[in-house]
Amino acid sequence: MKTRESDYHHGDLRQALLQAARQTLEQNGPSSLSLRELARRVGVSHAAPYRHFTSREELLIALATDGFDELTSRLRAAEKATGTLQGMGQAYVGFAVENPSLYKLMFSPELDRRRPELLAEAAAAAFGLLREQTTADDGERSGTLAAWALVHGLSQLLIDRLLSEELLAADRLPALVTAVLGHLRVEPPGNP
Amino acid sequence: MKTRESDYHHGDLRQALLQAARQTLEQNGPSSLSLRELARRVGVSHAAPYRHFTSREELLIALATDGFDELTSRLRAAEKATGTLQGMGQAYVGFAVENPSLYKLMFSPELDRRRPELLAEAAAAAFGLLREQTTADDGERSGTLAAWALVHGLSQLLIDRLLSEELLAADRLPALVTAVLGHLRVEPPGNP
DNA sequence: TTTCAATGTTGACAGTGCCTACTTTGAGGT
DNA sequence: ACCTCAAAGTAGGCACTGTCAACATTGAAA
Repeated sequence: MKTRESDYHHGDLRQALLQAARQTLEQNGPSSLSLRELARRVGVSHAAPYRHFTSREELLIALATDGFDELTSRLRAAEKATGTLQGMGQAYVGFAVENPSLYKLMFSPELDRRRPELLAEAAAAAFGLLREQTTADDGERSGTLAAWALVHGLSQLLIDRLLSEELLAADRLPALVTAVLGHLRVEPPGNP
Repeated sequence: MKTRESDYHHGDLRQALLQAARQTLEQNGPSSLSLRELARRVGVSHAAPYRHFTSREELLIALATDGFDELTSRLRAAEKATGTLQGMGQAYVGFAVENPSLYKLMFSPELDRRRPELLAEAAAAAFGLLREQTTADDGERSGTLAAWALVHGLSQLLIDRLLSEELLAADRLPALVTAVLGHLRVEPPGNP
């Protein structure tokens, strides 16, 4: 690997900032996530981030978008591996529990207004997968909606620690998700 | 009503601040909710709020606590009026949709750490009602959990506008909630 | 009437987002 | 090999914020 003589130019500041942001996000929560702090952490001046993000909000949006992409790929993998709604639900909740602050950020009210297309698309991709898995043949979509709401709500409850703490253990999650999803009546997308 | 000669003392600054906070919260979102702005709005100096709240966070906590109390009383009313899970679900989602920013605040990650007892208690009261309505006699609680996660998740999806906008109309909500809850299998708390 | 704790005010400090003007650098065209 | 120039980084400043300490005003209790 080549070491650069002068480090005036960082090399890949954008990625370094995102990475540092993700780290401090999960460690200290979203309140302390300031551009200046990130710049300090990466060893760069306080205005440097503005060469890569036009505002703090855009940095957050980039974080959230990456999050949705990651969630999508994990859902896709679970779909390939198990092909069941339970499997995808476990993947969904697993992601949320492993990245609680990021998951919260993805649905943060600070990103509500002007939610840009990138974010919307990434989110739609993730949820579209769930939709395929649950669309019934009665033309109704409420089954999809119910499943979606269920995993989303369960994730939030777990993250917010409104359930008993033990349920957060990774080896307990699959059973929990299966049990909760078991209360759902949806026709599988099979033959009519 | 008596008008006070000098307005050095506000009268009920704490309540006025909370009220103003709630207003700006629903109007401009949570980002612009600053103590100084509130003080300005209420016509008081920038440090006056600190006589009633030791920090900005505590102001937010008070807001959230009030929110949980309100939600609880609405759930209680719905329980008395309808006695059904659907009725309570409609009340729950209705509250969330009518006070989207407040609802988000109630589950905001900024209040995660040190979530004080008051908040936890108020939240527990609200969710305890749901629990009564769904506890099956098999000793299992996953039914309660499923119902809870369902209304919570549905509320979030609606607030975040991840569903088609028309569903947000007040007259559409009851049907939507009923449809979604219809996909839930829970034994009513009746006789064995 | 006097006292005093509760409630407001002023001024200051550090931290933040973001803007403008300046500097350094590496890559591409001649 | 040189020049150029846009991309990427720096320095400084502005307006705003949360929070603290010191001071001012007040209504109500003693």
